[in-house]
Amino acid sequence: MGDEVTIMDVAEAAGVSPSTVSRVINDSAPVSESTRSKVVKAVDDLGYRPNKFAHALRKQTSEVFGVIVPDISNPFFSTLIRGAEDRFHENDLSLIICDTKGELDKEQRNVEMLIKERVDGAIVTSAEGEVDGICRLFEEGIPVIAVDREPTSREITAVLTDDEGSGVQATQHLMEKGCRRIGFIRGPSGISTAEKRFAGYRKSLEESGKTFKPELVAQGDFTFEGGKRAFEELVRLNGREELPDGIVVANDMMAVGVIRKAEELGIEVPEDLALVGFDDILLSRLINPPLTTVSAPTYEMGQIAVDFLLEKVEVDRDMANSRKKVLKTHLVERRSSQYGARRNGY
Amino acid sequence: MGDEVTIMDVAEAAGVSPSTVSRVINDSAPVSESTRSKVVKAVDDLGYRPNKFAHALRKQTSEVFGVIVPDISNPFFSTLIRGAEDRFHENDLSLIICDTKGELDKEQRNVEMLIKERVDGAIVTSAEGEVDGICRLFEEGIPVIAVDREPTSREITAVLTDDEGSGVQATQHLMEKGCRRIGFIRGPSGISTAEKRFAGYRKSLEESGKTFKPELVAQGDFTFEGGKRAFEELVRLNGREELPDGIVVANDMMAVGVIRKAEELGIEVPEDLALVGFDDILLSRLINPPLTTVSAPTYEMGQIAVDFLLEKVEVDRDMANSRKKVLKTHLVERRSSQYGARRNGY
DNA sequence: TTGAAAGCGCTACCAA
DNA sequence: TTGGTAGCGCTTTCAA
Repeated sequence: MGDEVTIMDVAEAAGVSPSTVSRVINDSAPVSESTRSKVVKAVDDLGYRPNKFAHALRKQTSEVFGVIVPDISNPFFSTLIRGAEDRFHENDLSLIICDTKGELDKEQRNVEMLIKERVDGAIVTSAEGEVDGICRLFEEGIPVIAVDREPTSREITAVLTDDEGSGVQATQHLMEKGCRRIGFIRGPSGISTAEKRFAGYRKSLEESGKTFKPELVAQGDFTFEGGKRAFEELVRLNGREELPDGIVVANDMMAVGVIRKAEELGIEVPEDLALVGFDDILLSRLINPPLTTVSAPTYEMGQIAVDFLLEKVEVDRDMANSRKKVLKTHLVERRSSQYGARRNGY
Repeated sequence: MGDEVTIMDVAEAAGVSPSTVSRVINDSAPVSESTRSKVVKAVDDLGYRPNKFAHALRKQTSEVFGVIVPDISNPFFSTLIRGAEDRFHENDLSLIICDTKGELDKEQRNVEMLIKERVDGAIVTSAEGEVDGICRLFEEGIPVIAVDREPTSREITAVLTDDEGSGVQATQHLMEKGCRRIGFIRGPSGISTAEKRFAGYRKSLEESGKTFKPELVAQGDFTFEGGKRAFEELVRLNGREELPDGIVVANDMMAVGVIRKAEELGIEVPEDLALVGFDDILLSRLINPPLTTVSAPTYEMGQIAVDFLLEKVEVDRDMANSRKKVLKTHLVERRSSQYGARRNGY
């Protein structure tokens, strides 16, 4: 245990100097084939494994990266993480995953931890529209990429989905299904994805010459319960008679809440009320009726974020040169949006 | 950026030696109050932050821990992770989370990565009943705790839930609800949780003098699709007339599959078929009908695993001294088990 | 109670 | 193409 095999031992066994062993291991300088094989043999024989700490101290680089998300148990983020994790591992890099639970002070603490660990870079989905965490990372000179949510107050490289386009897609889909009175349930304010999906809704309305009606809009918070409450609000605002016949809900989780609440109230989905969500989480396929939703390439987002980050780390560390990638989304049509269809007819 | 404040700089600014600064920072030896305050002031003034790499190299300890789970997007494991993460952070420790996707070779690679990172300890939920990964960690002298699933081939400290007891609870509950022909859908073989829940089912049958009928048992794999298939199998084995009137399903995910498949086949849950699952994932509350399930203190499990691990690391590193903690579960009664109840009657 | 100095294991510079 | 060696920043023994 305590008797670790060092580069010195290998050097001795191979009859060369530690520098040569280092060169072989890291392939950092030309070494003659004969010495190389001697070294390789010694490494194998002794079961040598480089000491990560010494390496890190010398190179001032940890080869560890951080990923910060608001909620690891949210399928959207766990898929994102999987994409990132796979890509990091392909590059033989490790990652530390942090869950902020959507709390700003937790995000702050996580950021400090990543700084303490001296991560070589980080991928962040801010808890709020705030960017304090990202700024701290900046200050420490740690490359950062924003993913999914776009920080407002600072120019930064980001990987996003086309949320406004998604909002348009969702709204148009309901129109095509014959809905005339289309409502919207919003996500938390200050979060770019939520705002942009709403903007897409308004844009779509405008394009088809409809007037925007504030009473068709309710505020939600991206949670199941929030979806239920927002729908109740819509019922309160419009009465049972004047209810919207279709609702674009800013994420799937809330849409599931709407389905449940509608059920409680005896309003049939999709016969009386058509629904579209965003994210395409697993649940959306399993719920009854299955939820029509706008799907983003979440796994790929994670991968691309890593690619951007590594480029920033290895090629151009200047954080001032930011770039932006906006990924296209697509609509997954399921039963919740078959407005007017009688159950057996579908 | 490059100009890092070192312990030397602090020493100079405070007019003391580096050793004294170290003693103050780590509280590792008595220092007079006057020097201490000088040092503290210098640390603040210069914004000194200890270099993690140097510390690690010197102490041969990373203060980073690893957690390996089969599926980070499975709510059960993400909750477990949250429990562990919170506890680690309380102790100012970092953690690296690894997702094996249930694949053995991925588990192997993750283990190698943790070894490379020189984690101070690890918490593992094996992908299979296998323990290769755990053994590798053993070999490297890294303390390991098993959580949720019990490795069979090796004695090791483990934090588990009372799966056999849970199986008994679930089965008895269905009996109390009036079910006479109770079936079981099994989880993947070789996984201790799956096996023990099944054992509980058999035990419960036995205790109430019922005979075990193999045709009431189908094999599943813990997935949604697997649940659907297993239920079809049960239908095939028994025919529509002789179907079980209640099924204990080895986890919630599969139980949701059963609900969906039953719906497709026009079999009403819980009117014609009562269902109980295990795990109490979020989905179980959101599905219709809401799923009765045996709930385990998952979050606490994560915390306790950390407590055990830290004890092993700090107090008694001898892995031969293993211990076991089995956590009690409780039944969460929802509509899926209200056998025979007509919908409005409940 | 404090300081001097020897490394922890590795990389990379400078010489050969 | 190779070796010697100085240090990365810290902790810890030993001596004062």
